[in-house]
Amino acid sequence: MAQRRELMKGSTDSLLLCLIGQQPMYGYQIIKELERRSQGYFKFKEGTLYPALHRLERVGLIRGEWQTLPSGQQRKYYHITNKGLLSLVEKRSQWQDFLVAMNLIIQPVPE
Amino acid sequence: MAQRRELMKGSTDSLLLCLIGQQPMYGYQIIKELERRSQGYFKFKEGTLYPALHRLERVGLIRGEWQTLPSGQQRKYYHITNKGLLSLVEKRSQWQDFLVAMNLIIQPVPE
DNA sequence: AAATAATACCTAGTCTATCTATGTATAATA
DNA sequence: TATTATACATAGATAGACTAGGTATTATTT
Repeated sequence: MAQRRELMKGSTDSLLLCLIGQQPMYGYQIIKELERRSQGYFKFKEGTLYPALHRLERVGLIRGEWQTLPSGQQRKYYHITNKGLLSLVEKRSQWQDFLVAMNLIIQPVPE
Repeated sequence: MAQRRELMKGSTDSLLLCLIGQQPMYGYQIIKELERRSQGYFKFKEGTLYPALHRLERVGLIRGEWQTLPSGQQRKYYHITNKGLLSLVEKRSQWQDFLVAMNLIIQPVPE
């Protein structure tokens, strides 16, 4: 059933935009940071993250830029775009609406 | 992107178990009741609901029983099973965990 | 009386996001 | 030297929500 996997759908984009919206980040860092901030709950797989980043870039919500470290190592830093910032605001709002609706059903308040 | 659609994944089973756990219900009634209780947020499509009910029945979380009204109308009432009740408790807990994790990212508390 | 809407169930096929598994390459550690 | 961690990528499998279609009865509207 893998409920965790399913619950993630629809929240992934919000999570990524949220992080990248605070500061430019690269893929591997995002995986680690999501796990750290969620106290171990979110453990994104690479097969989930990278396609998601490409998808967000394709629709113009983020923009990737390769950077070369002094060591020669390559990293692709993603920045949020203006369109991405607007989308983030909307997604936060959508998340709130969903949360409220869920709680009306899952934790019904006695009339 | 249809975020609402995606957010639903993983929560659908919990919502259905929650309703059926309170009293036996039939499919059409569940659609209306979910919409009513969520103040219009959840508008389940039949193509979502019926396969979901069949799935839950197949794994033994609910059990369907045809009933004939005095008018001759047929309805299939679903009852929750003991296994379903246990699953509901677990799903509620999983929803809480997910909620907490999401809020740690979406609404970060300043250190 | 006829047409429409609401009730009530069902499913085949489409879409899409996540995951598995795999690949490449470098740096750090055991 | 071998393994782990870092860092990116993708092809194919899986599975759930939706579209669009179907059947049938009852209630309402025209």
